[in-house]
Amino acid sequence: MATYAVSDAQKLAPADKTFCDLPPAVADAVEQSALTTTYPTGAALFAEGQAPRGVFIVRRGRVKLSICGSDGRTLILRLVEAGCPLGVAAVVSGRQYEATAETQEPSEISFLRHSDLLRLMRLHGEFALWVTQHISQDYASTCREIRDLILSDSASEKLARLLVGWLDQNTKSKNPSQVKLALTHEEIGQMIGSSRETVSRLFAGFKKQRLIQQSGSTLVIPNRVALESLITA
Amino acid sequence: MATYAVSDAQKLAPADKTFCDLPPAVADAVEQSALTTTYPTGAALFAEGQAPRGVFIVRRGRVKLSICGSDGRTLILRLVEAGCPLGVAAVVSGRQYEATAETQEPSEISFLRHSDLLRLMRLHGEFALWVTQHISQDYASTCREIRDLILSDSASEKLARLLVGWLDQNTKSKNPSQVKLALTHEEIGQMIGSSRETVSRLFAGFKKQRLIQQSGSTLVIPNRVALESLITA
DNA sequence: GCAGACTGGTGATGGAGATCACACATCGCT
DNA sequence: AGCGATGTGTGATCTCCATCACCAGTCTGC
Repeated sequence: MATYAVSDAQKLAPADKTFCDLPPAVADAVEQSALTTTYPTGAALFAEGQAPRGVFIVRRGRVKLSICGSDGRTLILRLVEAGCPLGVAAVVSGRQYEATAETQEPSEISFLRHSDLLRLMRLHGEFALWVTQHISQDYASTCREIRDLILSDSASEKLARLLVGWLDQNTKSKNPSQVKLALTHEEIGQMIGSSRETVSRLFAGFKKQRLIQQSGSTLVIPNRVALESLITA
Repeated sequence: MATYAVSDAQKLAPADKTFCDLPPAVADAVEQSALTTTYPTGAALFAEGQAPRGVFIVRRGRVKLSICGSDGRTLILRLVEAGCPLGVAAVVSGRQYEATAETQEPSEISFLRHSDLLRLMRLHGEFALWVTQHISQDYASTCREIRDLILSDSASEKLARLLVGWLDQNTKSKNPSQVKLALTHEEIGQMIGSSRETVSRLFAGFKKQRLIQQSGSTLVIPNRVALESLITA
């Protein structure tokens, strides 16, 4: 791992629509300052509380962003897909990383040093805007997260929300009513803020009510509306 | 209310260190596009879900930022003091306002239209940076919020956290161990995600344990350490 | 002064979910 | 096979807090 692979990255990502929708000139500038590396599953990019060294941009793979309570319990903030920068808020505000980032599968990730990020932002207004928009989106998604988690207070509602959210990400896929289950019950619990056992029981309940079917690691949601009705309730 | 009062604002805020620490030239530019208004208590600046018209900058007073669950329950995200912009993330990302903003006391607030914000950001790099840093801080504080709320799961811990947080904001004041209680129990409940009655009971318990004393609307925390010990527990 | 709204105290009750404690699958490994 | 590690299903308890219900201050405007 830790392959110094800028050129590789360029070869690997020809369909990488100009590096996250940036104009080619800007994308090139970013590319030249970035250090692209391949990480194995479970690698820690940064940890909550560390001083920010720079930002990480996911090129391929998936990264788990989580925060950790004093008692050791973990809450998964979100899973970050390719194209998204990580740790921007920390670098820009100069505070410590606000969460922990860990690869969930073998991933290719570009690193951009603190100073390079700020330099590029100053140099290219487009890039600065891109960065700012991403922070804004992170903020918005965190607000939604907080709302869903605090203001539900039934675990089944939270799980239903999570599943519906997964469905929403799948609308483009060939079969939009099924989801590949890449998380353990434990991790799902950490996403909705409840214990592993409750997740188990909830899944059992959902199956009994025909809200979901499971074959292997594939979840099928036959009627989404029924699931959504749990949310308003 | 709704007094068009740019000049008033300038008179009122001479100690307003160049409009939120911005260089005077930039501050002036912002000032000229801003529309400063005085609101009474309880005025709604914007509501969750509305399309963003622009950003609001608190000049004097205090604004309550909250989100609202489907069942009508409310969670107060934070109280925003003078110097802070509101609704920036929504405007920058073009999504709807992610929360509801409501004045908590008579407040003086500048409004900057969507288009003016973006124009000023393009024009003045310093201003763009200021905006971005504020979003970053909002993001960071929201992350802390989420961590404290989800990963505590005892209401007393959450309340202790809230009180300690208040103390931290008070370090500069002449008596750093007391806090002016500007919220009702109901609102405190909405800050820590629990019911009014629980807050009542918790306060009673804290008083019995000599963790806090209350005289009128002033809370005295004789020993902060004892309160903090509730948090780790 | 009084009515009405808002706030704060406190008891009783119920229920959702955390927790503990198992059993049982898979896996991958030697 | 046999072994650990890891993920999963499910029962039995037990605790904390939401909720309902009511009363008592306090502040408002009339």
